[in-house]
Amino acid sequence: MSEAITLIQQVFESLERHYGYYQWWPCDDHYEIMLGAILVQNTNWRNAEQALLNLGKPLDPKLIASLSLEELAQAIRSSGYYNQKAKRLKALTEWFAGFEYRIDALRAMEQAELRKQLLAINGIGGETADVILVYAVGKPSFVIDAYARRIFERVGLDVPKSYEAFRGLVEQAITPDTQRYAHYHGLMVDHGQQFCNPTPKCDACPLNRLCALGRTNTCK
DNA sequence: ATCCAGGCTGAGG
DNA sequence: CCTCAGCATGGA
Repeated sequence: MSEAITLIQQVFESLERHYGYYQWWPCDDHYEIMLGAILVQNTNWRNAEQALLNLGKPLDPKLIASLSLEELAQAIRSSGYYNQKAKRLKALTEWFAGFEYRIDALRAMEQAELRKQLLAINGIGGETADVILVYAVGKPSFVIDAYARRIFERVGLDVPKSYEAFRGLVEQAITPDTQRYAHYHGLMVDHGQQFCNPTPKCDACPLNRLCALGRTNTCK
């Protein structure tokens, strides 16, 4: 068992002990989660959520398909990058139409193949694909994000540069389990927002002990 | 006013 | 393979 694997496990165990379990993604509609994954790209959830609300509830993929690019862009204005995101929502929805908007059809696919197809959609990169896999489809693919990078760098892990390498390492440390992966990504974000912003707040950080325990405490 | 948030793409080294 | 400008709003 390598040092890195052990450290990763210790971090998640600490966070889990400190914060406990809770449902993190704030909705359970599969399609809405998919759109939310795109709308929240490099944007805070408040702004993304307002965009979702503007698209109406219940969210209907056929409605999105019927809107013009301009109409869609205006509706999601609050999420930022609205011109790009409008195209991305369209691309994702067109792809989903190929499955008759049935989430079951996605669940029936092999995970690696589904992930590959998601990555082929314009506007869906590693993190967005994994969010869709875990929260919308229910496949155990670990979501890596900016907070995961910061948190692990600050406890002294030699974080792999590429998204795929980092994800591979974490998945090696944490046995694949959809509920657990969903929970752990939420912990990364929520903990990160409190303590691991660009300017860290190390006082009262539940990972203090690990940082001190870890070789290089780079939390500055 | 400046900084940043639950990234991705395409162009260029 | 890698880096990086560009994309844009709203809240602190």
